Parts: sequence; C-alpha cells; structure tokens
Amino acid sequence: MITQKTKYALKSLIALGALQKGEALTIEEVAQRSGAPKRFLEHILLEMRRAGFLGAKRGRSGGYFLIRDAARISLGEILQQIDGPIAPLPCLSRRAYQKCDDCTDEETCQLRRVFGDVFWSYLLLIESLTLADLLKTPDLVAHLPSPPADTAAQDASPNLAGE
Amino acid sequence: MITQKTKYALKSLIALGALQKGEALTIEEVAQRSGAPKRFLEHILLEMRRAGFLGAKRGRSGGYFLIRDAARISLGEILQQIDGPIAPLPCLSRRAYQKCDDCTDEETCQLRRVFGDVFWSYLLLIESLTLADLLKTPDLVAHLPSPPADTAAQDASPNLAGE
DNA sequence: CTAAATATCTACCGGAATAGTAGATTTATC
DNA sequence: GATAAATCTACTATTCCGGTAGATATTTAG
Repeated sequence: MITQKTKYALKSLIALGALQKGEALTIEEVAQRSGAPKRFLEHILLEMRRAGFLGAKRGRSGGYFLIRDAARISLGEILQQIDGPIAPLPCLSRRAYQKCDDCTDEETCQLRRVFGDVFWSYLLLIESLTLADLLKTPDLVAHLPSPPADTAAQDASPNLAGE
Repeated sequence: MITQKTKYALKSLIALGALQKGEALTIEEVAQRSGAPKRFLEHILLEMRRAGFLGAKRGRSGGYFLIRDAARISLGEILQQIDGPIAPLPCLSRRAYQKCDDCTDEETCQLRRVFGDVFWSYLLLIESLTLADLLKTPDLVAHLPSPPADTAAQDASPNLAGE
C-alpha cells in the first residue's frame, strides 16, 4: 500500500502540474483540490519544495508552484522523496544500503537474488513513468469495450485471483 | 520493504523445501536454520500451515513439512498470506477491495490508472516466481564477470541512482 | 507604516501495526 | 506415564502513520 501521505503528495502534484506558467496555488487551495487536511499538507508541500519539485512564494499572494518539468519527474523519484527508501530489502537499496543483520553472504543469498530481480523490473517501470503520465486526462475514448487494465487482470490469469 | 515476518517465512520455506520427502523439522530446527526467534516462529509456521503450505505432525518426533509442490507456490501467494493484501491502493485489490474514501470516480482516477499498470506488471512477475526459484542453489557459475543483477542496475540507467 | 495573508519552523499526540514474549493446553511417542 | 512436540490465547514494547497546534518569518495591499 502506498501511504496516505504519498497519495496527498501525488494529488497535489497533479493539481500544481495542471497550472499555467506563472500561476501558483496557496496551501489552502491545494488542500481543497487534493482533499488533504491543510495542516498536514503543509508538511508535505514543504517536503516537496525541499526535494526540488516545488517552488514557493511567501507572503500575501504567495503560493506553491511546480518548478520542474512534469515529464522529468519520475514516479519513482516522488515515491522515494515522500516515503523514503523503497527497496524490498535494505541490502538492495543503494541510497540507504544496509547489510541484513542475519545475512552471512550477500552473494549467495536467495532472497536477495530473487527480490533483486523483482525490484529491478519494478524500478524500471516506476522510473519510466512520470508526473506527465499522471497529468494525462483520462482520455475521451476511455470507455470503449477494448481491454482496460483491470478486466484484463481478471481474464488473463485466473490464479491471480488473490489481489 | 518486506517485513521481518515475511523474511522469516521465506527462509523457513526454503529450509523446509530442501528436505527429502518424509522428513520434517521441529520449530526449534527451523528457528536455527532461519534465524527467527523460536516463539515468534511458532506463529509464522502455524499461519503457513493454515494457509495450506505446510503440514504438521504433533507430539514426540513431530515437526513441520512442506505439503505443496515448491514449483506451485508462487512468491505472490506467500507474500499475500503473510502480509495481507499487497495492492498499492485499496481500490486495486480484489480480495480486499475498498473504495478510496475520497475518490469520486474510479474510472477516471489517474492514481488508480497509473498504479494499476504498475501493480499489474508487478503481480505478473511475483506470480511467476515460485518457491522453487528460491530453492535454486546460488549456482556454481555465479561468480563469472557476466552482468549480475546489481551491477547491471548501476550501469543501465544512471538516474536510478536513488535506490 | 501597519495589518493581513501567506509560507515556515518546532513540537507534540493518539491509534495502529510490527516484532516479539509468555503461559497454559493438547497430542503423540517412547 | 513421562517427555517432546505443536497449538491456543493473551500480553507487551517500540516504531510508524496521520495528523494537530502554536509560534514565527516574509511579503503585499492599503
């Protein structure tokens, strides 16, 4: 599960990404559009400003605005900035690498090997998706009978029934 | 991050999967081989028995043993049984579906769309990996100069540097 | 110059989840 | 019948998540 905080962050980025150049939104306005509690959102927007996604202007008529190209902000980068390290095992994170306390030999650890593969393809995907993808409006032809993601999920693989 | 509990569960399954037909291990023995605290492991093994992965024999000379073919137990199934629903959003889980409280329209929700894609390919991968893959011994040619998973990760994509 | 509107800083807090521990009980074997 | 094993139920300490609150700094409108 992604955290509520991340949800708010993404919704805020979507709201801010939809603005014209030069426009800005106050925390209050972002709160309305994202559904986040204002005082909680303060922390989140501040964090994203420090992460370099957003700029802020203080004082009257101030607000937040996107300062990086939406197509250059990857989903992976956002998730990392908000939730911290995303590797399935500490020994697979480069930014926050940590030896697993019990692990005797990383080179032969089966868990590391298998989760390394999983993580690698996961990373590849979330690094290739960007805020620009999140900004794409659910397009006009969205309701055609052609295979949308979730029905495809049900049909293609019966034993995925769990999730 | 996968939980410590899941780590113990996987290590236990690896230990039990390496046994010959007819053999069993006591909790104590599994604890030694997996590194898990014995009293904690009790819960975990019990859960996996109830999940249908393991069988147990009580009384003197009892123990736990694998009752399903390792090649038929997917990584995804294990993760789900131990940690519960694994979907990134409640509205993407079928077993534990829940409408996101704030979401007005699932069909046009950008978060749902994007994370649906991510989740779908993640599922595909972890459902195709099995306990049998975890049991493969780190093979004899493991230390060749050919691209292992982690160095590949560094080279192929510079801006994955974060994790 | 002053008031108001804004972002920013620091601290705290309740509930849930994680990672265990502990005691008592049942079941099978020697 | 003693012993060794799984099983059941309950409790606990710590950390993380999702906030709330108060005070401060900065800018603009009047």
